[in-house]
Amino acid sequence: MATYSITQVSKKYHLPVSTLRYYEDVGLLCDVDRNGKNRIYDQENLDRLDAIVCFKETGMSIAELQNFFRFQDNDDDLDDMVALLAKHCKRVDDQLALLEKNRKHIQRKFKYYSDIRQAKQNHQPMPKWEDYVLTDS
Amino acid sequence: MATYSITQVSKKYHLPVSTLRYYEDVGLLCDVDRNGKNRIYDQENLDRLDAIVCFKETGMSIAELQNFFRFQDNDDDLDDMVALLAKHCKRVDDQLALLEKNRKHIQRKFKYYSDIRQAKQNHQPMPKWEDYVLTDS
DNA sequence: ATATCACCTCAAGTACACTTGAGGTAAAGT
DNA sequence: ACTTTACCTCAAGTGTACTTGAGGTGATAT
Repeated sequence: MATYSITQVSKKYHLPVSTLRYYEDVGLLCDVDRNGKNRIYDQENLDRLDAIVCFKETGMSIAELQNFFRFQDNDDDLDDMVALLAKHCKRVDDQLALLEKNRKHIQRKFKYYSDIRQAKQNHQPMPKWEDYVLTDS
Repeated sequence: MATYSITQVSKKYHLPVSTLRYYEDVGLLCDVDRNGKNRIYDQENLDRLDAIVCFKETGMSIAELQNFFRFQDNDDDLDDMVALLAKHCKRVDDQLALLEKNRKHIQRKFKYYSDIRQAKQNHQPMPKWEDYVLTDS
């Protein structure tokens, strides 16, 4: 099975080498094999890294990730695991709703200022903020 | 027109009083009126706070917000303003796409572990990870 | 009268997630 | 032989965004 050096993983995941070592320090990436002192990453490590990246991108903290993997590695904690995942699902849904709401406001502002610039260039009357209704695209 | 004390604004926006003062310190909320030493927030201040909250929730840093308001308060910087907003629009779109992708992965994990728990309780065969295809809901 | 409340300032402290730097090893290229 | 490259450890430092604490003021309740 394919293995990777730390530099290769760093490039594959667009994460600094220092971050990979840091994740190991705090116990997120464990069981990384060694060739002497040098780290060797296998597919299992990368799968774990995938999870770390996904969870981090959705706003999970290091501490919660530590919990998650503790639960994952321990059959007894299945309830805690499901609870944690349910909570995180909800959080992601909330994030999505919020992001979509905010997106509209930002687009509104963007269109407004674009049109101001346009109007200035063409010496036309200035647009009015009130005319910029919140739309879906 | 309606005005608000700092505590009222704090409650209305679910932001600590200290944060409101901090935003003022770093120049995001300026022109806040005073009754003696006490801050009095008017609608204009709240509009600005709305923008701050919206931008912050979409991942804009304090430094970028400072730029944004500098551009807003300065007619010359219209190009910079439009550029900043365009950039931020794109960032929000990227966030949305990423969030939707990650959402699927997290839901997949959630379903998988929920079903494991279910199966354990009912002494049924364990589900297989491969069977949990990525879906849209 | 006094005490409690709601506010104030300003400097220092905190939490989180890394990043940097000093000093070192071990193998490969010239 | 030597130097460049690719790693390593471990402690200390950094950036961001606040938060806390000490010490104080001025109006309202008892």
